[in-house]
Amino acid sequence: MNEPLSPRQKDVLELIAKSIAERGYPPTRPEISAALGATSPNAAEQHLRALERKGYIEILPLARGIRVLGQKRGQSEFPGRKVFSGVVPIPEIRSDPVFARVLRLPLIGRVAAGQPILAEQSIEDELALDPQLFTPTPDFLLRVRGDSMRDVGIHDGDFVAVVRSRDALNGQIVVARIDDEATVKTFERKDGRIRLLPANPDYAPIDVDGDLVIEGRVVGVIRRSL
Amino acid sequence: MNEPLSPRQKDVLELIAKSIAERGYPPTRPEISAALGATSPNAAEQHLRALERKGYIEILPLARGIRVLGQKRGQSEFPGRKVFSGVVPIPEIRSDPVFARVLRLPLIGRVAAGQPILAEQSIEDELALDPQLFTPTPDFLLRVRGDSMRDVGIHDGDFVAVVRSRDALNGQIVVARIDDEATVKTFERKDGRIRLLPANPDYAPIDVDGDLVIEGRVVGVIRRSL
DNA sequence: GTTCATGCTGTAAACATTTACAGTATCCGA
DNA sequence: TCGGATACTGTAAATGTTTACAGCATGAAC
Repeated sequence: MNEPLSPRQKDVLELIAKSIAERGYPPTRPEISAALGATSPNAAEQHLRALERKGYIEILPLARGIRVLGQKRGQSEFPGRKVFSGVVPIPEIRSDPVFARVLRLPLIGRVAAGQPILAEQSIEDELALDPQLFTPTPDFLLRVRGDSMRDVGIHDGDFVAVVRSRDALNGQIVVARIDDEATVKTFERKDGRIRLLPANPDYAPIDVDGDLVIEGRVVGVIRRSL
Repeated sequence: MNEPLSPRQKDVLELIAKSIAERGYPPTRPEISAALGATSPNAAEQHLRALERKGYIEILPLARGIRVLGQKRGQSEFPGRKVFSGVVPIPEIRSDPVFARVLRLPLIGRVAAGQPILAEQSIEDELALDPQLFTPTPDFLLRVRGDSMRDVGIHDGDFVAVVRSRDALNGQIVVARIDDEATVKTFERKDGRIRLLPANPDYAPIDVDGDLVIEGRVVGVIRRSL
């Protein structure tokens, strides 16, 4: 479960998502501060740091380098159009032409033992996807085996879109490698101990003792042939 | 028709598209120049101006404010379905891995009352997808509202890929229109009577008396922001 | 043979943007 | 009562980035 946000932090997160959705790029610190009614760019900076610490965004050392990370199902703050609470809209917003670009992602079927997950022989296919579809931009697709994540809507045979990452925050759904098997589970670290939680009462949580490699975070699901 | 590009300009355009696809944001002038082997940021600036003059990109007065423009219009064989080849209709670029042959599908948010489902005002966005991803090729995407199909892994906020069709077979998941509301349910016809079945014990089956319009069959699901 | 688009170098001003530092104040839980 | 999170002001350095100016060279078009 992601850490809860203060109302103000929620405003900022929505502001960022709105800017990206409507203008195509994230706001600057001064823009955020102005929209909040604050005058110091630092007001925004502090909020951004808090949002990053809580796992909601990623800050890149760039102009407008803010990336909104995926939300846990059911507590998503900003899908589509939402009324913004008392926040002054960003000036100069306009709807923009379609950003036509395509990402080609490798589809990983079965992970080859002793090989990196993106090893040549694991790549089953390559699929074109809209880079805007998932945030952040995934690095590969993985075919899910088994129903251990059934209750969050990830079923046997589904493709999950994965961003490569060696670490994760509590509550994020990760692709992990245990004994050369790729598995999709919810990540949980408590008291320095890592557990991988299924989303299906028929499966038991996995207590990790040592040999865990996190391959990435799940940022989306695709199901074909329904 | 778009003006032709010089080979060098094509390089720059690909460079920009690649940066956006792989990193999520456009390059700066110095970055472009460096990638070209040039040393002056002005080398890039000139190319950008040329690309904008020819209608391939839009330059925004911002850091990294480059937007690659899509093709203006294409005649579509099916209403709503548009096949494009990357950003620009240039054969050389088409072969670049960044630019795959893609399907552009309209994303329907909320269905407008009294309007066909693909009415202009219902289209919230347009997404690029691999034409091979779903079979048969879908005609549009619909944002699902509610959890009535939870147990087959279709959740609130998911996108379903839909093939237009006025009919369906028993057990197929359809998009139906009842009282100007689009709903996703499992189709069942028994003794000439049509029922729409939810996949969630909290919801009741709908017995259809007459006013049913089937808009299409669900052939896939996409979930973002997990 | 002049004009135009291409394709650069090189420099620097102007501006945008991030980031650090030094404060202030409130609220909340241990 | 302490520490920590929240929520700011205010200033300024450092850096990132765009944009203007002043050139030079080439080849194609007219």
